[in-house]
Amino acid sequence: MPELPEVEVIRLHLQRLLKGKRIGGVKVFFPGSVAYPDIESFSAAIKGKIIESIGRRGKFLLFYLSGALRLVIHLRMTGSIIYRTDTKDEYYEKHCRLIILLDDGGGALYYSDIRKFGRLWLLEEQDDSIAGLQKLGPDWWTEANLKIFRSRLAKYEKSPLKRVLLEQGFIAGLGNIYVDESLFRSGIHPARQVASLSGAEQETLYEAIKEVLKDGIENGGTTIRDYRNAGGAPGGYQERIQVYGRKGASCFKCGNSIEKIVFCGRGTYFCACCQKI
DNA sequence: TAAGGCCTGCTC
DNA sequence: GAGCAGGCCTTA
Repeated sequence: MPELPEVEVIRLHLQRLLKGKRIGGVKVFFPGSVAYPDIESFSAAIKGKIIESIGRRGKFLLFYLSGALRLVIHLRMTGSIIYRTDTKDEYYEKHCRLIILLDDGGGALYYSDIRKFGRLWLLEEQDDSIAGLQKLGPDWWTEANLKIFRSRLAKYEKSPLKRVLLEQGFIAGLGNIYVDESLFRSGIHPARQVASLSGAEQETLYEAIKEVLKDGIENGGTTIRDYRNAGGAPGGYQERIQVYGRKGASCFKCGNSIEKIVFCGRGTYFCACCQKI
């Protein structure tokens, strides 16, 4: 499931490949993937636009287009965007929901999404309201710092850490995998109340999150099942995962077995020995 | 605040 | 063949 590191890896890749390319048109196979505007307007408006740059906020991918437009994509659980230099029929696969064709032999972007949770919006560049971007907190990778982290934590004192870290309005970008990994790395239990953290623990947690995200990006993201980068290849961070998905396996730090519980409605992996409540 | 809905494929 | 996986929005 694409979280901040996966989306950032895709962004870096696409930024290199697509900058300056012109969109020739779109083929839509599953209209439900386009959240705004209607398919006809979407198709007509995107045609002929130049891709000027590609940004990211939290888990949202942002294609800045000529004409002061912005294509916003959220991959949710199983979305992927793969760039191919040509458009052979053999590249069409079962879960392909949309193809963005690029002019002048520039290839195409294949948007696939097994579970159809992902969404695309074509918006005016400044419009943050429709896709929900205005509800995002600062981005974990590009905007957050220790001071911001501390001050925003103060607003969530009575909540358990796991819930706060998953909340995109707190600081944006973390999902279930990287939250569990960050909490393990910092030695803090997912159910700990925010108010119970000492100043030193806040700093430890902040540093752990930054390190986990850095590791995730540098290793190409995490492929548990479906994630693929913009070249269609899996990531490598799953080899470095400490707790997520390791129920019953030995903790790499202490040797006790990793536990799995459902907490805040999410599968939650932790080491009861290393992570104190 | 919690539960339901969106979805498909894989696991038990 | 039921249940689970979970990001995020909507509804109760």
